Amino acid sequence: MTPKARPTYSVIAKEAGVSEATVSRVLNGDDRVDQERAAKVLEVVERLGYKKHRAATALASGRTNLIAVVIDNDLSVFSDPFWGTVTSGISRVLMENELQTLLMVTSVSSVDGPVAHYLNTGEVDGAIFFQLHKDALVRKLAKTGLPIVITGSPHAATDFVFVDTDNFGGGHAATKHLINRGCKKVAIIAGDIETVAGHQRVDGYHQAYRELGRVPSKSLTAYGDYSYESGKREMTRLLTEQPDIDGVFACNDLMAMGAIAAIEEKGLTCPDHVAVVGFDDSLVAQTSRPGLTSVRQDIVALGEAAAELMIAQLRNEPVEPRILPTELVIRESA
Amino acid sequence: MTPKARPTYSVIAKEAGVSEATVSRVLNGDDRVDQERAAKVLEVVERLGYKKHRAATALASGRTNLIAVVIDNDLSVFSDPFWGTVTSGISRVLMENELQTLLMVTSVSSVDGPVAHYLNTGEVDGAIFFQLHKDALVRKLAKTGLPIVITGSPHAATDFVFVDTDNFGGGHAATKHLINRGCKKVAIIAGDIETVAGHQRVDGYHQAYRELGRVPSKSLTAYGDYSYESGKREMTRLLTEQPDIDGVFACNDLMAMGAIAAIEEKGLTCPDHVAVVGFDDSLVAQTSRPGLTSVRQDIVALGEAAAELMIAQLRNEPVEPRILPTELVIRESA
DNA sequence: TTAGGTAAAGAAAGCGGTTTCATGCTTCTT
DNA sequence: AAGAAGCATGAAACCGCTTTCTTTACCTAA
Repeated sequence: MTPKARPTYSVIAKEAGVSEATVSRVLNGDDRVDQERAAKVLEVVERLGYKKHRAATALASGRTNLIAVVIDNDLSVFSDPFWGTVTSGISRVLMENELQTLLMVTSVSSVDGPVAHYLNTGEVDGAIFFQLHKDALVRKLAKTGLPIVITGSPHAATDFVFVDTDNFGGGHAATKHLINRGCKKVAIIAGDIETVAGHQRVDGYHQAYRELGRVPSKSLTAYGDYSYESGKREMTRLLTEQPDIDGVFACNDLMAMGAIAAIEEKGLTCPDHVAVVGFDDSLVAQTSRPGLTSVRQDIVALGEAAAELMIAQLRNEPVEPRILPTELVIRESA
Repeated sequence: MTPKARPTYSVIAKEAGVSEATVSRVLNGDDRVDQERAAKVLEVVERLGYKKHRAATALASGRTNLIAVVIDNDLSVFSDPFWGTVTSGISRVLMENELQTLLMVTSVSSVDGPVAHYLNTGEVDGAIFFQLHKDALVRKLAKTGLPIVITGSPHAATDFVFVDTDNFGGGHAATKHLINRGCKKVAIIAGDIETVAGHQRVDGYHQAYRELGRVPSKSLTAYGDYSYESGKREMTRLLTEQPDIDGVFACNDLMAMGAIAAIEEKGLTCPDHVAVVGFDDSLVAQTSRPGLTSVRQDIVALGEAAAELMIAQLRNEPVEPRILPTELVIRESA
C-alpha cells in the first residue's frame, strides 16, 4: 500500500561514512571531493537505488527541472496530429536530459491569466510555445529571463529563439514542381496569412514565379483557413473565374483535398486538367486517391530541435534559431 | 531579468497580523479559524497576488499535484492524432482542478525501468496510462496505492479503473448498418486482436450477424494491423477468394481507405459493389471521396473522462469504469 | 469559586535537499 | 621553521510550506 520509503541523504551519508554535504557535492558533480569517498558515496547510491526527491531539490536549488509546453487551446489542437507529434519529440529529448515535460493546454491569450502567472513565478525552468498569433505574453515572459523556445516562427522579427520548418523553401519547391511539370497558370490557396508560416509559403510561391521572370497575378492568390471547406470553396471560385488554371499549390493538405473535390465537381480531373500540391504530407495525403503530392516536414524533428534549443539555453550555451528542411513527396496529384 | 520575488507566508502573516500556521490553515480550508482573521488573510493574499510555491508545498505535504500521462513510445504515437487529442482533453480537465499534466513519452515495457521507478517514488500523485499490451507495470504500481486510470480497456478483466469507447457497440452499429442497407455478405478487416479494443469491435460484428440468426463464416474475417497497406492487402485477398462480398467493416479508417483502394483496383466501385464502413471518423474519413461512413468516438471526451476518474480517485470518491458511446456517421461509402 | 474541558492560534519541528561558513589539516613561502 | 594560503570536509542555516504540539483563553459543571 505505502510507496516504499525512499532513502535520503541522511542514510547515504551514514552508510558511506561522510557528511550530507559531501553526498550533495558528489551527486552534483563537485569535483573537489576525495576520489575514494566519492566512489564510496556513488557505490551506496547505486546499491540503494537512490534518486533525488524532486520537490526537495527544487525547493532548495530553485530549479524545477520542469519545462512547460504551452499549447493554445484556440488552435485546432483537436483533430490535428501536428502538435501531438511535435510534443512527443520534445518530450523524448527532454526526458533523455532529465527534464520533465509539463503540458499546458490552455487559452494563452491573456497576458496575466493563470498561465502567465504560473510561468512567471519560477514554477518551471523554461517554456516551449507553439506558434501563436499574439506574442505579447511571450515577450513579457522573455523579459523575466525565462528561457523560451517558439515552435514555428514568431510573429515579428524579434530575437526569440525558435525552430521552424522551411516554409519558404517548401512553398518554393511545390510551385517549382508544378511549373516544371508544365503548368502554365499556377494558383495558390493560402492559409492563415497572419502567421509567419502561412506568409512564408506564399513567399516561396512568388519566388518560384520570379525565377521565371514572371509575377503571378494577384487574382491567382486565394485565401483559405486551412480547412477542407475553404479549399473547396476557393478552388471553385478560382476555376469559375479563370478556367484555364492548370496547377494549384494549397498551403496544407486539407485545403488541397478540398481543391481536388472542387476540380472533380467541375467535371475536370486531377492531375490531367489541374495539378495539385499540398503541404504537410499528412495521412490524408498518403491515403487519398489520387495520392497527393505534398511538402513533407519532419515534425518529430521539429520537436526534438525545440527541446535541444531549450537545453542549450539552460546550459547558457549560445543558441541560434533553427530552420528544418522540407522534402517534396511526389505522388499522382502533380 | 530576475523573476520578481514572490511573497511568502512570512510576509502574509506579518501583513495580516497572524501566524504562518494560521495562514496555512486559511489557505487549506481549515474552517476553525476566526472569520475575521481568515478574511484578513484572504484579503492580503488577494492583494499581493500570492500563489503557493509548488515545490515547497509538495515537499511539506507529500503531494505533488502532478499527474503523469504515460504514453508508450512503441505505439504509433507519431502520426496518429488519437493520443494527442486524448491528452489535450486530459490536460484541460486536470488544469481546471489545479493539477498539472506531466507528459512521459517512453518505452513502458520494463517493469523496473526509469519510468517505473519514477512513478513508484511519489513524484506524481497519479498516473494515466494509454492502452497497453502488457500491464505488468501498471499492476505493480497499482499495488503501491498509486491512483491509476487506463485509457482503453485493460487487457485482463481486472479491477483497474479505465475509460474506453464502446468498441463493441461501434462494431455492432457498423455491421448492422451494412446489413440494413442490403449487404448480403459482410466481411470484417480486424485490427490488432491482441488489444481489447480490437477484439471488441470484432465481437460487435459477430453480434450483428447473430441477431440475424446467422453466423459469419470464418473466411470473412481478415486480419490487418491498422495500416493502409494491410487494409488494401486483405481486401484484395478477400475479393479474390470471395468475389461476392458486398460489404466490409474495417476496424479503422486507414484500413478502410486501403480497402476502398483495393476495391477500385479490382474495377469495382464503392459503395455500389462493395460498401465500406470505417472506425474513428478521422480526418481521412471526412476528406476522402467517396466520403467514408465511419464510427465516431468522442476522443476529447475520452480524455476528459480519464481525468475525471483520476480526480475522483484522488478525492477518495467511489469510481466506476466508464464506457463512452459511439455514433455512426453516414457518408457515401456505405 | 475552582477544577475540568474545549477550541483557537502560535511556536517550532520537520520535509529532503543545497549552500554558506567555519574548521582542521596539508602545502607553499621566505 | 613559522606564518600564510589553500582545500577538503562537516556543521548548520535555509528554501517555503505543513503539521504536531503547546499554550492561552474562554466556558461549563460542581
